[in-house]
Amino acid sequence: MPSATFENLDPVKQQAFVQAALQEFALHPYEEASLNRLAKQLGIAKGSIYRYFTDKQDLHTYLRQYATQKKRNLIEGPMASVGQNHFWAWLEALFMGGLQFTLQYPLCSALMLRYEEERPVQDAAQVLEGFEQEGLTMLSQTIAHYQKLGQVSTHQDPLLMAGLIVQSSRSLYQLFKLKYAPQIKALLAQGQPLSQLEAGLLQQHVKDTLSLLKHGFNPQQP
Amino acid sequence: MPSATFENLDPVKQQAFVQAALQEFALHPYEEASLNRLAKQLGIAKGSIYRYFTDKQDLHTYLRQYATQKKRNLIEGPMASVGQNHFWAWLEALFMGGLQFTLQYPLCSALMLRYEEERPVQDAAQVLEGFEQEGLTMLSQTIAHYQKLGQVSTHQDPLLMAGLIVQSSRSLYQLFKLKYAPQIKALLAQGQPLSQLEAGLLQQHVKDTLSLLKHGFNPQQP
DNA sequence: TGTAAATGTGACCGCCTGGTCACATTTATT
DNA sequence: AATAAATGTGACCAGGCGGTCACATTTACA
Repeated sequence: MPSATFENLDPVKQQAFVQAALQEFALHPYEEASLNRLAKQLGIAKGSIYRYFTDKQDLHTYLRQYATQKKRNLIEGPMASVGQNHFWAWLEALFMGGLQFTLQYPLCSALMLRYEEERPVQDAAQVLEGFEQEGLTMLSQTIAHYQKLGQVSTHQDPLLMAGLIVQSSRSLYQLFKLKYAPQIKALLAQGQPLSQLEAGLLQQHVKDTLSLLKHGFNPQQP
Repeated sequence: MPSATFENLDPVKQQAFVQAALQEFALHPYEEASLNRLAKQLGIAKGSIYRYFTDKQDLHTYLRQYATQKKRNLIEGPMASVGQNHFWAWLEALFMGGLQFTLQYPLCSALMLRYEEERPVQDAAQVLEGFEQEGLTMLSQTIAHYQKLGQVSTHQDPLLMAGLIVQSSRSLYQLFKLKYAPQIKALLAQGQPLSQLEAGLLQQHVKDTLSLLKHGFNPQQP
């Protein structure tokens, strides 16, 4: 949906534009994100933005697709390995891919998370094409698959399980935000990747959470 | 923080005011919630709102406290029974109290959830007085308590467990919203409680989720 | 170099926001 | 009934928003 003018833009300026726009929409809810501020931040006239995109919605949609693509590149490898690995190996690869995404493209990650949270309820019905629900049913089907292989408990609804897994990944994100708020805020504001954070620590959080999902809270009988 | 004028208001009008205000702040993010719209909805002048509360923040704070009080009434019973019950009985009572709260005061519930989500990150440091973190450390301590009793696995950090539990309750809320979106939306818009929803179904969701947390996703050895 | 197309610009528009305040209206007190 | 205190009101303010468009500037082409 970006105009030809935007596509033909000097790559440096284009990248700067995308970064600043991501920042604007990642740091503020959609309605509060301001194109005036964005233009000022970039040192360009507001009219220019409207040469690139038809309106605010259009820009937001573009950024969402941009972010989705970045994420896809990082997790479609693990995703494709369904059936080749054990369920927990597969899920761990998926989570690690998600973690990589958050570290490498924190603004994209924040943008997507925000959108999932604040998307109006009314969409719920027509959201079949939406990423969240799509991912949910996909994950749910995968779980059902592994249930048949005997690798996952069959006592529960796969959809319920999928929901819990998705929420767990958010729980991880929240934990990171809480634990590393100062560093994250500083890096985010500069649009830098979070790679400087201790990746090993975060990976351990992921493993612990998955272990919790796997074995539950009950004391394990030895 | 409401003025004496508001306290002395005709209880009927006062209740109508609180309901409409809850609706405004529950249905829109803080910045988008409009006092103009609220005044119009109530059929009063905007100036009147400023006779009751000093400003928008003040009103929002009052509503949050109002909602918190309602919730406290419903869950402080179960909360107090720590140590008397088994961990899972205690947790189920807590979740059921939360469910009751959501059914009985859906607007209050939505308001609180919204606030927890959109509270700016910078608060994280000074949030000791905040409800979320307070609840999190409290829950974490309770888990540690039950770990010593041998009722909960000691393989994981209590704080991580607490985070997962809190997130699970949100996962439930999301599930309800997704599954019963049309009914909920209709009832919410009228400010009615959601008691008309099939409570048994929802309680089963709660139990299933708790069972998942308890036993994990692994196939259970018989 | 001259012309035309593409790109950049910022003043301007209508609209909405939170907040104010001089004034009308109602209520309580003497 | 007369006075005073409390309460209700809505025009008005400054500021920000998304969006527009006639015009200036740059680029591309002949």
